[in-house]
Amino acid sequence: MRIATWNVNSLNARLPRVEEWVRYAEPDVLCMQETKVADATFPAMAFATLGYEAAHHGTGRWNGVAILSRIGMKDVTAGFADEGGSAAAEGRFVSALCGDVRVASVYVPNGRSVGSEHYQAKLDWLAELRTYLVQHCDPTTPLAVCGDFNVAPEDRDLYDPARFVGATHVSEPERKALAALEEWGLVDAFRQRYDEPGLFSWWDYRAGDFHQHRGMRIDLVLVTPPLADRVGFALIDRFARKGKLPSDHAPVLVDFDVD
DNA sequence: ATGGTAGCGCTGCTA
Repeated sequence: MRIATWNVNSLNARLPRVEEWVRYAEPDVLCMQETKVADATFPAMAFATLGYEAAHHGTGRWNGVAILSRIGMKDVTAGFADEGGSAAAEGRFVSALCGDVRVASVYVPNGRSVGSEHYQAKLDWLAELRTYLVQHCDPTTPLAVCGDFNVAPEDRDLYDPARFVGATHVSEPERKALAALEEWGLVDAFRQRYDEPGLFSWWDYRAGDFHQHRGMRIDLVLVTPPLADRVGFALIDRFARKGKLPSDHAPVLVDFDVD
């Protein structure tokens, strides 16, 4: 079973690239973030043509999360708690049962700068996600929480840790909020396969950061032990970050040796 | 070098 996650940075701008990638990567399940479309304008037919059912949760313009599945889709849930309470914060969580695996697509608030109200909202959101897991999920059953966490778990996930001192995405409270999810029962599937530094999933569009290898690994596939014990092939597809009109994120995919 | 680019949408915000 191949599960992938990709912050596409607008489906309106990215649909041809996403269709192209789905055709050659052939994920069984693809979680997307920052679709930047409303439910009513989500391009469901384009994905149906490729053989995928879809669930989307978003209001347009900002945020928006989706799940595509070609192995069935049941029991879709959209949103949790109040997602920060404001309309602009909506569209950050959707989940569905795909085959025997509960899959969630999450878009964690960016947080902007350490100490800002947006930063606190990010920490609150991550805490709410943990509460949701405690109340609705079971770490002994197959679960994959995939998405743009806007947190680099460790310094090896940064191109130059010295340049991130005091910065958002790496602060201790953010990393502890992520670690609290793992403490509940989630494992970073990509790190089951690779230990080395320098493997990034996001690069700033500006200043040639991608071509200078200045990136971070903030897009994660977090799974419960029944899946963590069955990680096969895994990859961050840097090729999808090249060429015309790329997203600023690369897709992350993980194969699990399950039916 | 405290810069730079992209998306949305029309002014400046968000990332």
